[in-house]
This record gives sequence, structure tokens and C-alpha cells, in this order.
Amino acid sequence: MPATAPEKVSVEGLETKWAEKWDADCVYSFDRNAERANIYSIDTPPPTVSGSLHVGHVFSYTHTDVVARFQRMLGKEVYYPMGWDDNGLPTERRVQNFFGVRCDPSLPYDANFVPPFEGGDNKSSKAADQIPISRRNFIELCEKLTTEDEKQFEALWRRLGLSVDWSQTYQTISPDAQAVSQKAFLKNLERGEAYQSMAPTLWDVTFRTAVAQAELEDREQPGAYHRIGFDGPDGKIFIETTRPELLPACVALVAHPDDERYQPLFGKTVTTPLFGVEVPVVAHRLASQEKGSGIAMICTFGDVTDVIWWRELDLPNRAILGWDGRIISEAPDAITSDKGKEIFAELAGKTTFSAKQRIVELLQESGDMMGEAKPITHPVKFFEKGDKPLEIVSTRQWYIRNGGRDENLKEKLIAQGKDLAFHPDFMRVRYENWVNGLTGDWLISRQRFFGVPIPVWYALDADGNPDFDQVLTPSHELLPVDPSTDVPAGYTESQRNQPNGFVGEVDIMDTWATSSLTPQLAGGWISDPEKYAKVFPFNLRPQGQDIIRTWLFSSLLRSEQESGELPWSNAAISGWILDPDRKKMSKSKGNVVVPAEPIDNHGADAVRYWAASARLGTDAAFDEGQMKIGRRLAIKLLNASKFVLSFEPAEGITEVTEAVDQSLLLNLAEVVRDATTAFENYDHTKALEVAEQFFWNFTDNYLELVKERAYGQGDYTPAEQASAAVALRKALHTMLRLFAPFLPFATDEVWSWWQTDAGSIHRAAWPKPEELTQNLDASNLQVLELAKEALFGLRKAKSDAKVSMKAAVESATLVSPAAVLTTLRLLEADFKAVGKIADLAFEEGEAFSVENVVLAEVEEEA
RNA sequence: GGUCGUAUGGCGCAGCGGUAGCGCACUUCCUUGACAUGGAAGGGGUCACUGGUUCGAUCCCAGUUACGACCA
Repeated sequence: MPATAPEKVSVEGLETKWAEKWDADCVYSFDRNAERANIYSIDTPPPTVSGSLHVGHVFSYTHTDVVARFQRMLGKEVYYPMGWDDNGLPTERRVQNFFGVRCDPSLPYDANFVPPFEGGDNKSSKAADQIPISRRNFIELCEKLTTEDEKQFEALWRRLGLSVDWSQTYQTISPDAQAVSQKAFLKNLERGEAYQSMAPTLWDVTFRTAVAQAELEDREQPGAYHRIGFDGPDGKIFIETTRPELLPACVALVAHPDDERYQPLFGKTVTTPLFGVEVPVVAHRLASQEKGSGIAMICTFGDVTDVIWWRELDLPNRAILGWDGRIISEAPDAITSDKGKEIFAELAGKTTFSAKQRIVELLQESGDMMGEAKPITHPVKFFEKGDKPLEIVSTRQWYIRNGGRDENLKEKLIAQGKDLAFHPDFMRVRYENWVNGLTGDWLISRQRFFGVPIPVWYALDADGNPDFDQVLTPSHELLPVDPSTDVPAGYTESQRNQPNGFVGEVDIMDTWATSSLTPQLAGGWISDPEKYAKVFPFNLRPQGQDIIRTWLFSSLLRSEQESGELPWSNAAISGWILDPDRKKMSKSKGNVVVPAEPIDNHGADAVRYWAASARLGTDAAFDEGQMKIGRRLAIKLLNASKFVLSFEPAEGITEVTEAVDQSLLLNLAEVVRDATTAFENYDHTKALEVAEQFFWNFTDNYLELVKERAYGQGDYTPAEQASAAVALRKALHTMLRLFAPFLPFATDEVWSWWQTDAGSIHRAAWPKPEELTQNLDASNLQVLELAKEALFGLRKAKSDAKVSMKAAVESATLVSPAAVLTTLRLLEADFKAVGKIADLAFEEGEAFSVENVVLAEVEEEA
């Protein structure tokens, strides 16, 4: 096939040219008519569109893309969709600040609503200045805003060369996503996997919402031990507490059962200072003998240990904290003394901070507190997005069973995890640790306004009080519903909030309740069951290691509950991008690199090369040096290809006859084998490495050695010339395809110079070793390596003589081990040509070298 | 504190039970016919530390230290 390479080749401008061409030719379109067995489907992570992109995204998405491209070339029909995550707090805040609105689900939908402004500076605006609008209006604004963000993301992904089918996209707040989320919940409810419960709940006072185990983090906080005396049967008993303000919520004192100091007190009672409440002294294994005085007060509720004690020891509930994090107005019934009631009345309405100050003053006045508070630092639980410590408040919440309280389910989930191929394998441990460490079911209700509503109503009794046991649900065809505006079957809107009527659930679902359904969302569980059957279970879930406990776990759980099967067969876990100081890149550290920059500076293929050079599960540095190497590779590929294609085989000859030419193809066949195995094992770095190593050997050694012959000048027969030219083309044809997943732009550019009828390289067949080795003598495998050794000797001789590689040589002797001398003699003509040697002798020796070099007379330049 | 991972030339990384490799950087050399966004030849590491297994360990095992991530 004739080739038409440009005069001067360049990597500049390839991104735009090829992104447009691929789009126009639908190179990456998914053909839904393919057989299931021949489909490779990817559960792409939906990026948070209201967040900003950084190079970490480029890194991990490239890992997925090289796999997608490999599978496509293997002949698989690749389902590679893109999702946009616009459900959740980051988007909620952005919409609030951008449009100056806030979501209030109690308001009706206003079809003609116009926001007060557009383009807020994205800094937090005051709630008082925000116009309250209905949930539907809010979601519409969200879609409006995120559409812009999605365009930017898509443009970047196209520049990077992700082979996504852009007709397959979804949004996590879209009506379809809401329907999927609600249907899955309703089915959980029908099967008894979702339930509501009144229980102590970790509560964020800023966001005024319950928080799940997966959203917690511990932070070291300053605190102080206060030494407080309780009146016991034989005098004062001192406890040390960091939360004296919870004294009115005290229900018991607790010590370790083995603690001899307190054993005599077990079963007796003591009296709380200030409030005069009689509380028992109890024993529990979780009480620490070393901490403080070894005896602690149990309050409802100071921390999660209090909850455990309260539950296991069957203690009363004397909660004193409200949803706003302030002391409630009504004192617990246990406080009966006038003095106690008086003090409590003074505390009511105070924040925990000022309540603590006041209590300490009172304790010091009454002499119940010993000395001053002792400052300490200790770990305190926070909502990962919050900045105030979590409180524990008793509320009614919705839960989904997750194995935290069910050993059978836990075992099933662990077993499912063992069937999932993690890449790298050790990442499974993180999943198992999380499952084994679950302490309770998944709290999925959130007291927020923006999100997917929990699709239920409750019947009201004759007094207008909700009967939470009478849950009213919509039929699946009506989804999505919003209980704050829609009406349950059998009721009318006029019955809302009326005695014997109904009330809509106001809570929304945890964003993970929707994100855990990305396989169902991306596959079209509701919207396109036919497609869903073709793509589910997915072949690949790519994701970060930090969200194994959340996204991976919850997705696996939902699929297990819904269909009893794994949602994917492979999970590819990418590492982090570290800045040059080896610190994790994150917005808060201010060390984020915007992805457009490296693409501008080095080109997409170069950036992809850098990303693809890092193995799955391994953190990588942001390394521009690596991108320069990738760029050099892409440029070299263009130049070498142009050169290779400049050699036309002599008319009608297609045979590769020369030993060194056969050796090249035999070696390449091994590389194809290795690269294929590596890719099949999700080891893309290995696949890249072997291809790259071969390529540089190809240009530096083989190409140099045979180019004189390929020119056809000198004493070469047409068969010898053609042997080189044919081998060069075959090798190029294969190497381009090996590089295609990594350098999609440069490879398709070269491909287009000569494979004019074959379409995009990205739909070409992945190379097979057999394509190369037909009619070859396998014993020639080592010839290329020998030639290389001899070539090194030749170059060293010239380099030592400090002359150009092209300096003419009158005579020289090639010394080599006897065993290979015969083989080397076959290459005499090539050696003489590349070394410009007039007279080449061969001689036996221990190692390869070139001796007795006599340089030709050089005419002195004037 | 627990779990997992990492520790190899200045930097970034491969590797393997038999006394170390690649790329960048560095030194020296090469001007013209694919490529100066190039080519060639070199120098440089007791493979974190301590024990153990082995004929032999950078590679296997145990422990220590440092760094990172996740969890508490």
C-alpha cells in the first residue's frame, strides 16, 4: 500500500484533528446489537461536576481508557459511558451561591421562576439573602448549572482522548436517576432490607443532618479533663470527664469489672452533683482502668461508647441536646429537685460550649470540682465535610441492612468480594476490613433538602399524628416522586397534614444511596432494560482506593440485594497523584495542577504516557519529565514511521528472507505475546514497557543496520531490499497497534498515512503473534541481538576514535565468539554499509569487539 | 493504636533465589540525506537496617526504622 507521509511531521494539532474525526466517524459508539459475551462494559466513575478537575482525574481516567481501547481492539464491543455526579452537598452549595437561592421542599413548584442573579462568585452567601424555592425548581437550576460544567469536562476528556461513547451519559440527579434510586429503595423496603428506627444518631449540628459511619472522620481536638465528685455511700467518688455539660444527662457511672477499686460500688448508687440525681454504678468491659480515675460517667449521649453502654446495660435515656446542638428546654424527668430544675432552666438554650462554662462555674462554686481543668488533646468524631464535632441525638431515621448487624449477610458480602478480581489484588483487604468493621446498618436518610427524596408518606391518625408504621409507598411506574408535592394513592392533596390524612417524608437519601446504583444508572435498569441485560454485570469498575469503603462497598451491597450477583467482575483501583514533594494533591493543600496545563505544554499523548506509566494501586508523582519522554516517544514514532514508509519493497516481492529481518519479526511476536498477557492481567504498564523497549531497539539498532539495504543502493538484490522493506512495514503495522491504547493520536495519524482503507487504528484488530511468524525460521530469533552486540562494538571503536559514526573505514576486524561467527557473516553486507567499512574481516574471540580499525584518509577542510 | 502499601544510583521507576537494570539528569564525542523535539560512547548503586532460611538473598521469612494511604 502506498504511503503519503507529510514532509515535516509534528505532534502539534493532532488532538483537535483526531478528536473531531473520531466523533464524526463514531469510532467509539457502542453497538447494542452485539452479543453479551462479546461486550466489555465499564462502570465509569461519575466525576463531581461542581468540583474542579485536577490531574488526578486525568491519571485515573487514562488507566481506564487504555483498557477500553485494548478491549475494543480485541474485538469487544466496549460500553464506555460517562456519568456526571451532580447530586449532593457540593452541587447544592454551588447552586445556592451561583443563583442566590435555597431549596425548601415545602414550597410549590413555580414554572416561571427566575433566579435573582446568575454567576455568583461561588463564595458562601448568607442563608437570609437566599430566595427559598421548591425542590423541583432547585433541581432544575442544578441541571442548568451543571450542564455548563459537563461541557467543560467533556471537552477536556475529548482532548485527553478518552474513548467514551458520548451518546451514553447520565446525571445522578436526573429524573431517571431519581427513579432508579427510589425504585431500588422501595424494593429494599419490600424485601425488609430498608427499615426505620428511632435511635441515637450521629448528628451534625451545622448541617442539621444525620451522618453515616462511612462519612465519619476522627480529628484530634483540644479538650480538658474536669475532675468531678459524685456522692457515694462512703464519700466522694471522682470521675474525669471532657464533657461536664452533659452532667444532667448522666445515667450511670461505669468502671471495668476487674477494677478492684470500684468493685465494692457495683450495684450501689451515687448522686450527681448539682442535679442530685441518683444513678447506679455499673461494670462494663469498655471502661478503661487507665484513663482518668478509671471510672466514668455515662451520659445520653456524649460519644459512641455511651451509646453502646446505654444499649448493652439497658440504661434510661435522658437526652438533653436538640437538633440545633443546644440544650433543650425541658429537663429530664429524673431531675426532680428544685435546685436541679433551676440550674437546668439556666442552661436551656445554651450551646454546649457555653453550657460547659456555666456548669464548670457552678461545680467550682459548690466545691464538686477538684482543681482546674486539665488540657488534653483527643480524637473527636466529625462529619467529613463539617467543622463542628458531631453530637448524638435521638431521631427517627431510615436504614438499609448492610451486614453490620447480620453475620450471614456479612459473610455473603465477603464471599462476593473474593469473587471480584481486584487490581491490584491486595486492595481486597481494604474492602474486607471495612465489611468486618461495620458496627451498624447503613443510615441512608438525610435531613437535607437537595437530593433524591425518600419516596414514602405516612398516614396521620385522628389526632393528626403520624403513624410511622403505616408507610405509604408509590407504585413503581409513578417514579420519581416527591412526597412533598405528590400525593399517595387513595388520598387527595387536601388531606396533606390533616387528621386521618397523610404527611410526606421530608428526608432525602444519602448521595451514596444513588451513587451505589451507578451500574443500574449507567446500564439503563429502568430506562432501557434491553441494554441493561447486555451490559450488566459490568466487566470493569475503575475507582480510587479512598472510596472502596463507600462506593465500591455500597454498589456491591445494592447489587447483592437486588439481584444476588456482583455488579462487576473486575475492580481496577488507581493510586493518587502526589505533588513533587510527595504530598497528596488536594484542593485544600493548594497544590492542585489544572489538567489543561500539562496537555497544553506536552500534548495529550505525552500526558497519557505519563499516566499509563504508573501501575494500578500505586501513587505517582506529578512528573513533567515523564511527559517529555512520552512526547519524545510520540515524535519519534511519527518520524520513524515516515522513514519506514519511505521504503517501497521491490515490485511484487513480499517475502522476508534475510535472517536479521526474520529475527526482528520473531522478536516482535514475543513482544505481542507479552503485551497481550500483561493487558489481560490489567498490567498496562508492562504492556507499554515491552512495546516501548522494542521500539527504541528497533529505531536505534535494526533500522540503522538495514536502512542502506532498504534504500536498495549498492550490491543488494531486489529480494534482499524487499526483505528489509517488508519487515519494516510489518513491524510498523504491529508496533502502531501496540501503542494505540497509549498514544491514540500519534498512532492514528501514522495509520492514516497508509492504512487508508482500514478506518481508525482504534477499530483495528489487536496484533497476534501468528501474523508475524508465518514462514519464518524460528532459529533466527537471536540474530537481532547478535547484530546489536556487533553494532555496539563498531560504534565504540568509532566513539573511542572520536570520529563521526559516518566516518569511512578502510578496514576493520569484527571479533566475536566462535559459535555465532557464521551467523554474523550473513550480515556482512549490512555491517559494511552501516559502518562505511570497505574491507571487513571476521575473527574468533571471547567477546564482541571491532579491532584493527583503519580510518580512511580524510581530506583536510580548507 | 490497627490494617495495607512503599523503601533499589542525584531524581522517577523496572526487576529477579545465583553477586543489579531502564529513563531523566551528568561527562565526552558526533553538523548535512527520518528525527538537534536528534545520534553515539561513558561514569555513577555494599538494592533502608538487624536477624533467620538457603550452598548462595536485593529478591523468601521475622523484627526494626522511615514515608504514604485508609481505618480507629
